[in-house]
Amino acid sequence: MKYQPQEIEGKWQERWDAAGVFRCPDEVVAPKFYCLEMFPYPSGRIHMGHVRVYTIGDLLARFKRMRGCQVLHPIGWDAFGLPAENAAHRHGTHPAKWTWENIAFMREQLKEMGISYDWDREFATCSPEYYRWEQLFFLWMLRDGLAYRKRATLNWCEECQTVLANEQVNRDGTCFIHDQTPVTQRELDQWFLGITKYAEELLSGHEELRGGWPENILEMQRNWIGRSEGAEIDFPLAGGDGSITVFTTRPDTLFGATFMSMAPEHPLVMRFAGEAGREKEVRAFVDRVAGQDRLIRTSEELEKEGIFTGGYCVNPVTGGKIPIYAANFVLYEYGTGAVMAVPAHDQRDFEFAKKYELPIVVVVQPEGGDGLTADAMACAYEGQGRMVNSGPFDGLQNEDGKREITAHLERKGIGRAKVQYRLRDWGISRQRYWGCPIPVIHCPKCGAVPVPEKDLPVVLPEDLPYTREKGNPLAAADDWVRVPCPSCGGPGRRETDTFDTFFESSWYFLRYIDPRNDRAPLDPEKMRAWMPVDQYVGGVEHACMHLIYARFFHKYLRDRGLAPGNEPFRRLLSQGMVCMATLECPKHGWRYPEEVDEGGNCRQCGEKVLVGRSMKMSKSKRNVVEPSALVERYGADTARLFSLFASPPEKDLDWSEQGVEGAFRFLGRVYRLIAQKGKALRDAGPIAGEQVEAARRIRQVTHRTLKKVTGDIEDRYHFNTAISAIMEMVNFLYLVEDTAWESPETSPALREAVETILLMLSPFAPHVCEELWERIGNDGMVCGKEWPAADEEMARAEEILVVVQVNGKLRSRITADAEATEEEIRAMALADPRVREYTDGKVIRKLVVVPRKLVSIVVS
RNA sequence: GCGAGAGUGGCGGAAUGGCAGACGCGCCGGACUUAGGAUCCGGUGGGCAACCGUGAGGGUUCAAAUCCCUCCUCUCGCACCA
Repeated sequence: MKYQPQEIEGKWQERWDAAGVFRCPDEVVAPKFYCLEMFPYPSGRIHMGHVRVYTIGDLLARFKRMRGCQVLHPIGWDAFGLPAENAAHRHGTHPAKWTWENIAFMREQLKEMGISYDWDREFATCSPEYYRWEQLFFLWMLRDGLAYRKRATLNWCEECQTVLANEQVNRDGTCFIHDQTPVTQRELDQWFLGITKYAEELLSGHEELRGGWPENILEMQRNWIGRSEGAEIDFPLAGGDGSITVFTTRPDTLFGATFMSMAPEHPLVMRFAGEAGREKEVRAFVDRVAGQDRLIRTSEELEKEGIFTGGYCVNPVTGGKIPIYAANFVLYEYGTGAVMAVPAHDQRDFEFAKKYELPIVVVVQPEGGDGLTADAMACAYEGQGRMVNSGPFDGLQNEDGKREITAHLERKGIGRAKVQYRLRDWGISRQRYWGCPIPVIHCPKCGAVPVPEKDLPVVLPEDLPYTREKGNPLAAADDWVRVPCPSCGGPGRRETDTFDTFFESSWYFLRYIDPRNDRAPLDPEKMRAWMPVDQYVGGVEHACMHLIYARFFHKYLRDRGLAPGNEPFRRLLSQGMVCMATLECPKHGWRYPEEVDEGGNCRQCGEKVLVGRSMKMSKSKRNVVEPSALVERYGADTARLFSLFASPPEKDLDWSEQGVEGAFRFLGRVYRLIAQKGKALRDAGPIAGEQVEAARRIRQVTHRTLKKVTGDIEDRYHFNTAISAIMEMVNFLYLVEDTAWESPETSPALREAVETILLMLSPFAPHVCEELWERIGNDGMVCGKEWPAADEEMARAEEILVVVQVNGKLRSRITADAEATEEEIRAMALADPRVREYTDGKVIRKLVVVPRKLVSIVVS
């Protein structure tokens, strides 16, 4: 009667597979439930983070299936990307081979976990059958003006030989893959997607998501989109030709603008310097700032520095001639790359003005006084107030002043209200081989020409000799690169950049609905039937990029009539990280547990190893547990159960070997209890109408537990408390006398109890439940059974416990009939001897009766 | 600095205004046993007790881990965004 998961799990995985129980037909015949976990990058083997996220998703999928839903629960592979190339460089293998081998291995690992996927829908994004469609999307976007080409300064890693997103640059200005390589800036022609056109909708769409998405993710997205309201104002150049436009959120302070600051990268900076004969010193400054690494450049502590460019412009309302500086704190990518400087009301400008002795003019006075003077100020005043030194606008509240001045500028045609976003258009070009080719042909005569739709897909040539050299092998693949221009027929060259891999992950959830369609990317009919995703589960690390890009794609495809609704993911669960204690040797750094002896010393040097705080599992910190080893030792059911039991899904999970033992022990307890009673259970008759007291007590426990477990999973997503309720029920059954299992009076109730446990536990630990279900003589598979309904009548207690407080302190507990009236309970409480000890001879000031719960008596 | 979340036994965590510490781990004791690091049963916040206990202090309430105010600590996100 030993619980041996190794003998159980493979058998049931095969049976599920053979019966196709998790296959989801296209046609929706029951309430649909689309359950999706973020698909994995095939890095080689799954890690504990995968175990956790896929276990959570599977619990919900299995639960919803038993609740009568038709569940779509797919999986696939986010298969393009840099690590494949890096691995190829390191091991001399081809990225495609490496990727497909990893997929094969990880697929087996997921199957060993018993995750209930519809494997028929599986795909990898690196196959042309998938990526051909995103090439088509790109052509549509070109036509719709949503995709465009622009010269841009981008982060470049010499080691990767490619462009990096800002997020791929470490804080210290090094590459996120190569910690030692500094990232430099390069100017390149790049493809962009106009995501900013959807900025407002991406923000307002949060209304629809509120409640279904965690608030912190929405907050992160709000920051990311970074909406701010203000005005654009044109400052004429003092020379008389043209003007410089700035963006400001404080048009009310325009009269106080005493100089202008520009990003050092701004092309006008060197023009002004040239005209003023200041080229040398300005160039020196610009080069120095450009060479500074990101950490320094963007830290708030960095001293404000700048240099006079030699140029002047005119404050459009005061007519004053103001100098134009290049300043290290102005960002070229945001707004117009130039800002009007109002030192009295902006701290950065204030520090700058002090340093370079530029004039400070107060134009907003705090309420109740004219206290502020330029000379006496120690810092800028950024608060609200009344406008001064602002000509016709004097005396206005500055908030009104914002509107008035903006209106004034609009009338004169030299300014306009403007909403600015921090969100930038999405640069999608990567100088990489292992990605989806961008379907464009460059022609010396016609420029960048889209590949005609009929010529799609542009297949990534996988038969290239993949060399260990740096750079993009595509550029050297002459046969592939040289093609005639689709427009003029002359010699053309294929675009050798590939898409950012977020392109693939921006629509994969739609493709799962129609994964084998070879005539179109999606079938709008099926989309209507299956979208949106009812539950999406994934890590917080994708809060901004992936989730915003996916929302953007969905909105674009909606506008083209392909995707229904405004938002692709109705509910989002962002699971916490899997953490484990770290071990650190003072000499050798992070240690694996096996590198430390029993006495807590480093096996290499004998030094005492420090047990550090629990941190996210990572190979670099050597605090990882291998899922395969875990499954081999304890079985998938234990791994799953522990993942769900150790903490609620959205919180971090502290991995604990002993906790895993506990989960395993519990499953063993369930197994032994039910296997030992197998015969008695098989022989038990059906539940009869009349029941003895003992049977009623058993059924009460069953239905109470059922009610709690159902609510915990369905309404609260508190899987850990659902498990603990099942544990309590199992503990209860262990105390039931042997004779009761044999007795015809109680065995039907016990059989119901056992069946209910197996049904409730099956989404958590599906294999052992199937095995026991069969052992007690039931037909069919437990995963296909209906979730039982809790019988309220059965769950109700005849007697209830009421606690009695006197002056707020617990003094007694009384049992009362469940039907007892408030009056009766009050009388019982007052008559209780333990209560009377505290109330006798005192005056009762107040008495509160909470039905079925408590009596609170206040005496003096 | 701004924003969000969190702080409860030796540990993971329960309790969302009504018995603080469910359940699990660990620990202690017992049973079975040649043996037990298997299994089963029992105990386990502190204090001899009155009582005291949910980061600290105040408040609301018959009643506060839970609501309000002030503060501390930690985690995450954003951070010169004009």
